[in-house]
Amino acid sequence: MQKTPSLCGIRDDSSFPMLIRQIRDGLLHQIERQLVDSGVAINYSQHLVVKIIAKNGPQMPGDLARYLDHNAGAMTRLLDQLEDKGYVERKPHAQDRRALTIELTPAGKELWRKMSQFIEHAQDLALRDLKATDRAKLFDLLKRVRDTLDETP
Amino acid sequence: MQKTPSLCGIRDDSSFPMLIRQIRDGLLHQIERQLVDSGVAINYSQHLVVKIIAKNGPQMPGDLARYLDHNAGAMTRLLDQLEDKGYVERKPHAQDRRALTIELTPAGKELWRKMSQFIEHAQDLALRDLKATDRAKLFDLLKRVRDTLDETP
DNA sequence: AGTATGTAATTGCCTTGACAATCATTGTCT
DNA sequence: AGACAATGATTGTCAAGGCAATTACATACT
Repeated sequence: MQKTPSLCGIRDDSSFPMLIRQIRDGLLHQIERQLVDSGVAINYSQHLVVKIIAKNGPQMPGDLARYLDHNAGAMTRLLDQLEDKGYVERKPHAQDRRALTIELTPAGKELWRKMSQFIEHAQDLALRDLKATDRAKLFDLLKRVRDTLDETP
Repeated sequence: MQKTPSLCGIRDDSSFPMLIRQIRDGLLHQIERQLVDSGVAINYSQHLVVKIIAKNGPQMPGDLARYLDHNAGAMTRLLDQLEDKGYVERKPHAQDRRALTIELTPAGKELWRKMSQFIEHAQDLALRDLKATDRAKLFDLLKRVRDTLDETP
């Protein structure tokens, strides 16, 4: 019996969107598994928000949503959850009374210290078979594709 | 007023997962928009299923799910929708009475003829700024990363 | 000042997709 | 043959995220 049914009569097309899709899914599963394994009770999107704030300081919900290509309503609910878990706090915005500033609580900073170790590791795992020059080349090409897409109306 | 708020105080990290994420989202939006614009009432996942069957012949639901990294339950409901719209038909499987074979109806084949034109176009749009050698290099690198991830337990 | 237009966050509603349980059938093992 | 594990599809239930409408505030215009 075939142990790896992989391509059951479907030939691998390896088109660009398919490759990107497969890699994205692989990365996501990889990181979510590490989060679960380490007992951190947050998901992929939530961990990204924590990461952004940890690296760039407090942010407005709208900016977080835009940066993650996320809907604003989804961001509201995502922040609800992070706040319920005590990792994040909504503070009024100094200049704009409509807006908020999302800050990490001490628990949130502690969470980030735990996460950041294996997150970096998980991100390099996918590239472990590439030499430094190939990695650089890959990054360059991907950035160009991203910029091309950004400019596509 | 800033017309492009892009990075509002969040510096672009351009990490590998982030690049992949952005490119995936860009491609998905691009293709979904083309589907909408051309009046085809199916979404991204559904169009992939039609594409696979059109290119590889009738398939079992389970194989479609595995190939698209999709849950089997989700595939059942996805096929329900394609069947409701008349693009696809469930036939009993010749060898295995548990299984089904999913075939394109005439309407489904007609749909594919309409789609295939701009789908190919949409897929190349993202790569339009890359020379042939760079495209080849990019494909090579991405395949290697994908294979690395496949082998990561 | 006053009006209009734009933006920030929130909420309700809906679709998509994941997970677990279930049923039918197949293959394996003794 | 009979027991038993493995597989194919389906269903219920749930979480994540998109869209549209709403409310509150800010900015621009006259």
